[in-house]
Amino acid sequence: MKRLYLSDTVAGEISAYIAKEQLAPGARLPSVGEWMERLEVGRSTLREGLKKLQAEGIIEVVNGKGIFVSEQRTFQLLASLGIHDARAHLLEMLEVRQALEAQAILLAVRHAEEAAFEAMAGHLDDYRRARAREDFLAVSEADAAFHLAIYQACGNRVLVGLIQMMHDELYLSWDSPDDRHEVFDASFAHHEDLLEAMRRRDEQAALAAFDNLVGATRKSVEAMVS
Amino acid sequence: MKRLYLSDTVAGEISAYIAKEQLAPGARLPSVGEWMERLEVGRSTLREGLKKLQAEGIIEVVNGKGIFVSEQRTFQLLASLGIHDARAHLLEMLEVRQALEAQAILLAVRHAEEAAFEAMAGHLDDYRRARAREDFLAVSEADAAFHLAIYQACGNRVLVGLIQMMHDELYLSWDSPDDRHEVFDASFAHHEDLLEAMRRRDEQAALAAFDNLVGATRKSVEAMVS
DNA sequence: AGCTATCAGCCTGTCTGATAGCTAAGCTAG
DNA sequence: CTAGCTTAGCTATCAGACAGGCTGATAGCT
Repeated sequence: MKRLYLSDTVAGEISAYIAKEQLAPGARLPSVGEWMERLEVGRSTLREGLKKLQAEGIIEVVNGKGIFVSEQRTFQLLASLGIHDARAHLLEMLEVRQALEAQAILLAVRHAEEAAFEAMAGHLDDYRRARAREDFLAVSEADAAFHLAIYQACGNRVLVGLIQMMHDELYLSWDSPDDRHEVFDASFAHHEDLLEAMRRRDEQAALAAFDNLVGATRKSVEAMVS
Repeated sequence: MKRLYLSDTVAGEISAYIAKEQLAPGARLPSVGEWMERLEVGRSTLREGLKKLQAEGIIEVVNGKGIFVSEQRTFQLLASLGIHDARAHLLEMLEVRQALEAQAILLAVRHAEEAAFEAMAGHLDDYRRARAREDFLAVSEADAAFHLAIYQACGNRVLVGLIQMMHDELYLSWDSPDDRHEVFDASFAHHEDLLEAMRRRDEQAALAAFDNLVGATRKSVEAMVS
């Protein structure tokens, strides 16, 4: 379940403002007082949001002067883009995910224990059951859990961290096309193929199955945002 | 002139507490009230410190329950580890980079303009000249510029952002084994092969060349940290 | 004129008391 | 024994207040 804290919303709002106004590094943002009025939040809440953005390297808050867009160009790109330019963004994320997950699958095929595959099978069972009772939120969760299990099985913590980061950023539409049941069913078959190939330690088959999965996902993403 | 804000001190203090007590992920920290007494700060200040640690992925603050050490040590945490556990970390980074760069090469072969390849060739010339005058800092920079050019040519901004982030984190040893000239020369040949294959729009050859490059880098990394 | 000291206005940093909402555990009535 | 209520402890948020940094303008001195 996704708990929404106001301070996080504030951070997102300010981040979106930077993106929308296309503020250059060093540019000055409205003051704390103005943000309080604009967003109708208390001072503490607003400052917590600012602190989060500060920790992420997006802004700098200087005593006596004001709030400024940070000079350094770190991961801010992804974070500040937000929903802006969603189409290109989603497809780019998908390309990156494709690369990372293919690597994860390869590593998992080589190194994972049998127990890891059983965990994945469990998630697929959840997937099937949720699909049967048409609980699409649960389907989405089971799907995410299945993929996460792959990453964890590959034994690369950096990879897991990156994927979780991306997943948190673009929570929606991981590879769930919302209300198109037929795509769900095709997607599920690909999941089964993937798991079976991994269990057989068949690298080529696993990658092929994943390719099918990504292809289906790409189509649904393209359909969704076009 | 480094201004020290109380909230940052708070974050450092709590972070140090976690380290000193060797708290495992999921462990519970003292409550906000206790920290206020212990550190003699106000609630807002304390919460700003907590928000910073939260943004860094070190802790999680849950409404109604308390403050906990984060389960997922995300990317920042690995970075903050610094030299600790360098061997596993470097190799994991390399695996991730391998996945991302292979994807970038594929996309570049498909979409890049000829001008992009000329830019890469220019960087390789810099590489060669720097190598000739034994300026290894310049060699490293030219090498980084070459790879960055590949990412930019692929047209995926998310991918570029990720790579830059990783590069900034682990600036050292991108694929430059410092003082082993013979590895440099082998590595340079692989770079040339890669560029030529990309120019021919030959996906297979490009990936094969990159595979050789990564193999050489892996060896030098393993040698470096063993 | 040129330099300096002072001040006002805006800004962020921090503190405090109050209120609301969430969670877990204990208790009670059926 | 269990469903539902109660309560204690905790975090989330708010509104107001005060302290202190920054900057430009102004008044005063040389």
